[in-house]
Amino acid sequence: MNARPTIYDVARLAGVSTATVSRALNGTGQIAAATRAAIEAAVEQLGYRPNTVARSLVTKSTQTIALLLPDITNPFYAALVSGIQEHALPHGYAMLLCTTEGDAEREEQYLSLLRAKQVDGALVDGLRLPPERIARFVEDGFPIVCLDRDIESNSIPLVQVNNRLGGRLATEHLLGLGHRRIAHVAGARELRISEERLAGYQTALTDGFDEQLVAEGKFTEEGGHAAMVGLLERRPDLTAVFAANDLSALGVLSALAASGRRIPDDVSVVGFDDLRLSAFTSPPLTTIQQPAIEIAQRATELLLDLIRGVQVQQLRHLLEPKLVVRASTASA
Amino acid sequence: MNARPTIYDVARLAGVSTATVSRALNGTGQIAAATRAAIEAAVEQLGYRPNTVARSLVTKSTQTIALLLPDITNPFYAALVSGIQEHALPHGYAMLLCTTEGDAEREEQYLSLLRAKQVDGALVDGLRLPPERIARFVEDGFPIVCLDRDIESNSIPLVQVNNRLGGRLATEHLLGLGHRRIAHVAGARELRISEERLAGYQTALTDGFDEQLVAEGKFTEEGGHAAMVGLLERRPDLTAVFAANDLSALGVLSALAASGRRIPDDVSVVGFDDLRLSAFTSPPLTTIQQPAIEIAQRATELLLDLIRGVQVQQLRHLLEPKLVVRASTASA
DNA sequence: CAGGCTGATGTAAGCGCTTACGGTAACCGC
DNA sequence: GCGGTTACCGTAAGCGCTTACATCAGCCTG
Repeated sequence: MNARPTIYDVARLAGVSTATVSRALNGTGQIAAATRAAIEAAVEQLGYRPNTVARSLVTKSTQTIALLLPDITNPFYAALVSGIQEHALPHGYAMLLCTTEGDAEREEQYLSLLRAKQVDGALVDGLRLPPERIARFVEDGFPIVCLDRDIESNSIPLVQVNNRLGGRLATEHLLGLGHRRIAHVAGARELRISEERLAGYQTALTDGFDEQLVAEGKFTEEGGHAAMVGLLERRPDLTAVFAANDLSALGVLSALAASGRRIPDDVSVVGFDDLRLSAFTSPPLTTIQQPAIEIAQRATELLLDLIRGVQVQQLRHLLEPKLVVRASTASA
Repeated sequence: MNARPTIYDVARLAGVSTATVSRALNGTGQIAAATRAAIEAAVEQLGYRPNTVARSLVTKSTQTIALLLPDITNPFYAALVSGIQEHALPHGYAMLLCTTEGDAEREEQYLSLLRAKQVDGALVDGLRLPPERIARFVEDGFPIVCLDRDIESNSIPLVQVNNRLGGRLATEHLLGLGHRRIAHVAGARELRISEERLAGYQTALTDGFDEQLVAEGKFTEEGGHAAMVGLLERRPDLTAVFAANDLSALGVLSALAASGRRIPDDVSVVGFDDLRLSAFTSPPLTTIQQPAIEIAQRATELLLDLIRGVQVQQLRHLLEPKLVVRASTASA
């Protein structure tokens, strides 16, 4: 970083004061056309680019937001990130990515670091940290909006899909096809969204449900695979399974195939998320679609509003999931 | 961000000067035990956290690196990001994520923004920007290391897998199984890695190769699917296909299944990347493994070295790909 | 006991910007 | 021709830190 030109250099070359250069560059205040031209010429000649760190120090805005999530390796999160980025960039915000690996301590360290870095706000997803600790940051003036996480707080906006409804939709689809022994490969137990999807599954099962038919898949391919293997041992007569997300559905499909079962002839499976790749599994996966783009967009807007200091009217934003029927489900 | 305590508040409360507080907090210089205790107490009482922006302004280091890549939605990139994060964090570096959508102009804007933000350095992957423009930033003192991109420059370190060898390995595996009509679903044409993998494929095909047997899959599921459909129309007698990455292999598998062909009985397919999910496709995908973790780690280390100002001895780091045989390939 | 160290701390400049405040010249209306 | 605008621009303070340099007390050495 060898001796970059500063605003002083520009001012000197253009024959004006730094204040004028600053105003010209930021479009604040009135600048005579000739002066502006001289400044622009100087900027051009020197290859000057304002140092945003110095600017941030005085304006107290870094024009960057942070995104905290457990694992970028999950394509659903990746889609979210992509959507957020697309929405934040036009507003001039850059994005700091922080992955927490589901570790509460690391979450808090990150949050603390973000404050120190004067990041303007954070989008957090799937945090393990107790709501009250998150709230502390908010009360301290640090804008946060939660994704995909039930948080009992009247200060933190939340946007997520209606997970319970999604679970119900998936199960009802299976029920409608005549299935009765429907298994559920659940998400990580500690996460609220797992509970919600499970609750939706149970709600749909009006005849009551069988403990033996649910196994924990931890939202991963491996987890889904292992859960399915266990399920097949316990209840070889099952005819359908609802996986808590598409990744674990992938594991379910592979375990089923390995056991020699055919999909959907022998067993139907439905996932949750509607990843882009879920249209390309064999067979293409019936799943519950989460409006990832809309979630990302809504959340980003809320955060930017918070940053601008505008009052957020509605705290909870529950978006609608949608059943997408493909080839992994058929009548019993 | 309501009135956070500054170093002045701490100094006043502890009854020392700001210089002493700064030294105590940064561990520079000698501080009497009693003074240190008083400072720590004051920090604790006020809930003080140093403003890193102010610090950066004077130290000229922001302790953040940037990662520029086309698309976080590709699981291979996501894995890379994850690896980089895991390696950078312990060194105290945060990560700014910038996705470029393969747009050269956006790449340059980002690079320019990163300089303005005083980011300490950047890891760039799959850039479209001409090497000489990238080199400009480097010559200007901005540390950059390239991933996965052939760049003809003697100033920019590069770490990537040996793509040509990977292509050869994949094709030779198919050849060894007795296949002769082997198709290739290539990556995006503009990218050097696509060319390399294609070259590896051609090299292995010592009998010469058939233009009709290669189609562009653009590295995506959709692209792979479409390419496969076209291939099947042109050459319905093909018995194997090498896809330039696992994502497009997914599309290949789905197109093949849709056409009623069985894998690997009728057609064998091998991918490239070895995504985590590739072990869970149906059937599990034979593929060329890229050492993503090692790439990430090596690249991060190089960048951190560059930032520290240590001379980088070796510029090109070519890592070895490895064939992983699973169930999507069988003898002809 | 003079001179020289060493350990601990303070003083103050300065990083590169923004912006409140004030000043000046031109221009307006009556 | 004078008070009041208006358009434009400069002065200088200050954002919250770090750090070169100065200071000073205590201690050692010969």
